[in-house]
Amino acid sequence: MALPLNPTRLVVDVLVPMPVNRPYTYLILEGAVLQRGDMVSVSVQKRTVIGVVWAEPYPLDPQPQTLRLKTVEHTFEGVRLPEISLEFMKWVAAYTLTPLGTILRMVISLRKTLEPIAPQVVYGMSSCDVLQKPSTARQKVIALFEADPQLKSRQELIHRAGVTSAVVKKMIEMGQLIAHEKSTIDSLWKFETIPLSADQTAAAHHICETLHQSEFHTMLLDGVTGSGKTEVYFEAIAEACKQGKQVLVLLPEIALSAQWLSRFTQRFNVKPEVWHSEISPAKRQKLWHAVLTGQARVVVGARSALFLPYANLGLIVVDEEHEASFKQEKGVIYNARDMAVARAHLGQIPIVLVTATPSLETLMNCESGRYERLHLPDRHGGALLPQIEVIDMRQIQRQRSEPQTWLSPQLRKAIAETTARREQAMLYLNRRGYAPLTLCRSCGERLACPSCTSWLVMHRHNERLMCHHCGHTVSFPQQCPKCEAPDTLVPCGPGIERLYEEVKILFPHLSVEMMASDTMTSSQKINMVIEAMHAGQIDILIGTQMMAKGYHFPGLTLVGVVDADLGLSGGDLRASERTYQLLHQVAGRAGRAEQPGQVMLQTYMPEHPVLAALVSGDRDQFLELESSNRKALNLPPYGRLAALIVSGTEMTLVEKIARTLARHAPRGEGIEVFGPAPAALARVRGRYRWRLLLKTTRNHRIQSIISAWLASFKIPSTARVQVDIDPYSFW
DNA sequence: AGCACGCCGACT
DNA sequence: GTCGGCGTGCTC
Repeated sequence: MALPLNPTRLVVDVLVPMPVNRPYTYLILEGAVLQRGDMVSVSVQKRTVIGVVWAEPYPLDPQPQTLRLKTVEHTFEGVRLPEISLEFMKWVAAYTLTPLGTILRMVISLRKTLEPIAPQVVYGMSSCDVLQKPSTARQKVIALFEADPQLKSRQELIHRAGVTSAVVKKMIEMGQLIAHEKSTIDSLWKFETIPLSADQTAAAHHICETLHQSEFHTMLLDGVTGSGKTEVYFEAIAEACKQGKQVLVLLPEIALSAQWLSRFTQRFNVKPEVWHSEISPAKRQKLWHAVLTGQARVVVGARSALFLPYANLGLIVVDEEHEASFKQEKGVIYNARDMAVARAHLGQIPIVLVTATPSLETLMNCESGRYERLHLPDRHGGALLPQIEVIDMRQIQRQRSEPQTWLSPQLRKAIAETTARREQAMLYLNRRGYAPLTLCRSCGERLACPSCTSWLVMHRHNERLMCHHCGHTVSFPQQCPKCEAPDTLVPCGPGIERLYEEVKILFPHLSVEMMASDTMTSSQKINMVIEAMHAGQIDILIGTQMMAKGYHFPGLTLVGVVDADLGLSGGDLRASERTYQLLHQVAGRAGRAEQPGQVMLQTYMPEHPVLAALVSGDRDQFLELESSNRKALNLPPYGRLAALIVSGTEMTLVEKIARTLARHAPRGEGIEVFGPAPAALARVRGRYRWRLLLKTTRNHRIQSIISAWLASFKIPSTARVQVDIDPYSFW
């Protein structure tokens, strides 16, 4: 039944956080004033959800309505997403081929609770602590303070209110003494320029100049490990803050950057706002609103920090620009680095990409003049670059009687010599657990995950087998699950736990520590290892990828890469690039202080260009070779790629849809479709997966091609087709 | 995403 | 005859 028509009634279009691509229309409550960006609650089916006003209110069409319109339930005064957030959501939706409502869902789910809160005065020394209801003692302080807002001396306030200094300090932290605290906060920040090298100063000045222009500009800050890139962009942060703008620093794997945080605090005297997936819901809520009101000045975070509703963003820094972990692979699939450039463009602000090993995409953008390259040539403080040598593992003869070993005699000798000099060694093996594969000596059974196409990895620390794709674990079986023979299961290949075992046997008198995500579950545990390493209490540190990033150990002079070939296999288009970046980074751990470093790479393919480039130190020659390979094959960054992943619980249906997709494949000059093929990891969490790959030349808009392709026939809702624009993973 | 509607098998 | 399985499709 149509509602009674009232020509004076207004309606408004509201975007709801569901996978739909357009807003819905709601009647406006009598007297309510709404604007684009306002957060409102509306009913969808039987549920109440938070939505965002997408278009200014307009009069209800007097024509008879076919839809029974509902009414906006609540409005939340002052909670209005900035126009640029809305534009950014729209842009990301179009680029990633994700429904607009799904993007909104991601943006508002960053608040964790769906309860909107009223805007609050949020000030804090570092964290955005929200006003709390004051206690009697605090009320006394507030009364005094309100009577005399000029009361600047904390000492006097304490004395006259008769409270402890802790009470006043806490109140300042909690923003209960706003005027007082505002001046305190401003005085806490330390903005003056610290001494920098000539190169650093030049780069910093250049970035700061672009901040004054207030226009979109992308810069690559390119310099080897230890060249002082962080200090350079810290100066740009200081400048942006002085101009009253917000700054976003994107870092990969934020949990690991305790060292980064302490450098920031040392430079600025205050902590930045830290955003990552594991902060508490309360903190999340507060910080989300502090970003919205502009009170959060510097936000440092992982990928999702990009989608916070910045009121006044003036600068973006993407540190470790080349890192693959900026690519979000679950839910909305996007590359935070690329989206950050788009966000900077929308906001007409500068963005700085920072790395020692630029990605090919970024280098190409520099060559074409879209990005500006700022180069920091020298290692700051004159530390020597490490000597890199390759150990050809094909030459290593092993006695049959000898127990299995993963360390060549050369590397063992180097470890012994290094530790004898009271210096530290690090062994790098990017493989968690004890052994990547376990098989039965009697029947040949290989222990695999029941719901994925992958082997179960033996973990000694908890005596379990684990699937590294879905997390499925079982306790280690006493007998073969297939032939039931007892004691026939043998580990194959090394993981870091097994390497640890060997090192303990070789060097029983030395202190050996292991570092992998399995045991380093909290930043506290990580910090303990880092501190022990700094204090020289660890002789040999064994670790996976988590150890490769950004730690500085002055006593570390030897890095051994146990299997440099890991990662080079597997048909991934970025395999070489990524391995180069990772090994380069690992190698950069050695010899940061006055001692020169030594790096040994164990390999079965010493002639591989990646290893040759590492040894010769000729990064640019390697990049040129890699780049010409990509160009010849029209691969990114020279061509565009998108993957379609068909998944579902029914194997035959998934295959059928994949084949139908292939039959409807787009055709044309510069368009190629590969597949379908079962995904390399054909089954994950019980879902079957098939893949197709679309490759086009750069003149095509790959999103339009895919939209037309998917619209060309009906896909049954029992299966799902995911689109991955610019894929990094080819599983 | 969630929720309802709908069309076929085992139950009070 | 109904309860409930989850396949299909819509949500202002």
